[in-house]
Amino acid sequence: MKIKLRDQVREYKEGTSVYEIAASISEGLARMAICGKVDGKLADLNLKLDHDCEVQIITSKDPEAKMVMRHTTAHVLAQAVMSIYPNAKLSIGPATDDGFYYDFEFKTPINNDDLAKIEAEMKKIIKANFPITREVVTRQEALERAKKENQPYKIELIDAIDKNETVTIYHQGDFEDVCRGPHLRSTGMIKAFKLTKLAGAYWRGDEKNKMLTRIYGVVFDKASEMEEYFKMLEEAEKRDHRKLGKELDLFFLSDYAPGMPFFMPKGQTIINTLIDFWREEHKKAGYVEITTPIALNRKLWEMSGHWDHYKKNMYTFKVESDTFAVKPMNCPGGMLFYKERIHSYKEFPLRVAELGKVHRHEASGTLHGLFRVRCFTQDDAHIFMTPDQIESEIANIIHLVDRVYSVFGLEYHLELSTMPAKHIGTIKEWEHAETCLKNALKHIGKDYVINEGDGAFYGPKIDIHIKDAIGRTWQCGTIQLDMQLPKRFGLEYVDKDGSRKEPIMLHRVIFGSVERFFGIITEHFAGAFPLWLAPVQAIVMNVSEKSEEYAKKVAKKLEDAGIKTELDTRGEKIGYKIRSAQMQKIPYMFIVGEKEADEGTVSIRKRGNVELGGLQLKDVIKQMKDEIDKKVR
RNA sequence: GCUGGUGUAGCUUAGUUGGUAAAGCACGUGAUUCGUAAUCACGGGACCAAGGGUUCGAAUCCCUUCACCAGCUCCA
Repeated sequence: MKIKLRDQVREYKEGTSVYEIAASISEGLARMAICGKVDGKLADLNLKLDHDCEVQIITSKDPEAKMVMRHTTAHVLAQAVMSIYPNAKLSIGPATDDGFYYDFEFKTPINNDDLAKIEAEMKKIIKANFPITREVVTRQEALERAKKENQPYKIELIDAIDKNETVTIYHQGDFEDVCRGPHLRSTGMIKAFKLTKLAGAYWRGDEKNKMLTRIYGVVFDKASEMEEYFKMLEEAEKRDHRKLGKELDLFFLSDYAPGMPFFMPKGQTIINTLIDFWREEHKKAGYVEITTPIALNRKLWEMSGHWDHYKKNMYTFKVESDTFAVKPMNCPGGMLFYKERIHSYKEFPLRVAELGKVHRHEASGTLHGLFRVRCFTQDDAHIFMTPDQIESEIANIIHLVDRVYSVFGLEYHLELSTMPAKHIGTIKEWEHAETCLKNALKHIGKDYVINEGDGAFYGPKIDIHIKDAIGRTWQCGTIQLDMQLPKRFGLEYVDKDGSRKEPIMLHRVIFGSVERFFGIITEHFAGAFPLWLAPVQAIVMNVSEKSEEYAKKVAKKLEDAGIKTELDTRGEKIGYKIRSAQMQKIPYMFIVGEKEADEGTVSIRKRGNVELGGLQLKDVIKQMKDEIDKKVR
């Protein structure tokens, strides 16, 4: 709720704390109010204000409240660490999207047992319910205190503050820490927290700096919320595509090729189905498809700018007296395709797709299942057009994205990534490109958020972030406006008036990496792929040897109908076969015994324990075909 | 790449203070012919990630390398 001090609380004396004001307005509110927003900025309620401020009281229900709670808990962590390890050095302790952390430098490394000790100490601090108070001091004063306490990282932080600025220091018990705030009013307001992990992190995020020890934690309003959080983590663990990939025989990784996945028959079947679907949609959307070579001469990479920017991540090799590089992206090959002949404006927009296998030497520590690999297939396309086609073409791409993602039941949101620190081209070119993308987004009427400085080195981009079944988001698609490559490669087209002009080029992907997308949907569906994607759509199993011949007949008919079918005639009990099919997450189980053989019917059991008996095989096939065509989940 | 951790049969794991490997699942064989999430018995399978060292003796202790895991940095 917002209070305008000037209007509503005139009777208060200048300098009354906002908390006191909030408390007097409503006692219930006072219990909930944990901090305030002053002139749009978060501030502590202990802050004394003058009557002209507009104050927003943040209750525990507001999104900002979570950040304040996390932040305060980080400071309780710091207090606990300092009381157990008086020689530890403090750095910073911010709130994050799902919790908080604090970076320390310890004399001797700590381990998970120490974490439990720290947690116990934090509980003591919370129980003691120390009031948290805020003190404003001069920069000089703060610096002297940090020096006295022998806190080098704090000294560095305060030193960076402008000379005339004041510094706020928060006190709780005998602990004090420089911080912008705001914090909770007392340590006792923290209800449910847990320290989750220990990790190394560079001071100020720079790998040239010293590595500090980072302690992570989570904090919630209620114990039940914390339980839910850990349940979600458990669920995510169950869905881990690395685990499912093994259990369902989808793919594997070998020490002989780190970061380069091997796809097994079932995984390959899913990839093929994804690609078939992709081709179908792209054909409908007016794309043509090409293939460019996997390795190209270094000179081409010098021309494209990749050599300067990314040569350390490229796999290179010598051939006679020339150096070649395995392609880390498909664009330069696409440029050569364009340059192969003269183009007219009449061909535009010219949509050239390529399922290009690219290799990038990613740092060893970054590899992760199918999510971060050294070799993957981009579902790339380069689109050449005139400047006035940009908006409508971006709309076309978003429309295609819509179609493709909706089939998987994936929602998405858009982000606009702007000029990064490392970039080529002039500021003017960047401004122009960013304006083009913004206009296109405006034209489509879709909401988007801006991701400052996250663009590609050659141009700004619209990133498409999908949301999976358990609420995690993944950046998959991206649309990038490239004003560099057409110039560097001297691309031209003949315009209406016969003059030669430089075309506009968009790069775009929908899946991003086919392999990574496969990993994401594996987790999204928890391995229970919808019928159209399932590598085995039906399994036929006989109850006993007496029905083996009939089971074979049924399987043959399913296969003839184009259904991916397996046959299980092992000499096992039917319960055993069902269990194994269930664990393989096969959508349709055909269970046939003497009864079905006599009647010429089938019994099916759908994944999810739906049992149906006495069905005609042709009806079931028709039903399955309809389900596949509709691609419903 | 950096910090920390891990590496034992195809998979998941046990292995006490150093005394040269154990189980379940899977696999093979035999018996069983069974009606909706595990039939029984027997059997094969591991130079304990690789290389080096300490020791009478190493899966176990030390070093190097590789891979994986968590995080950091990075991600055209």
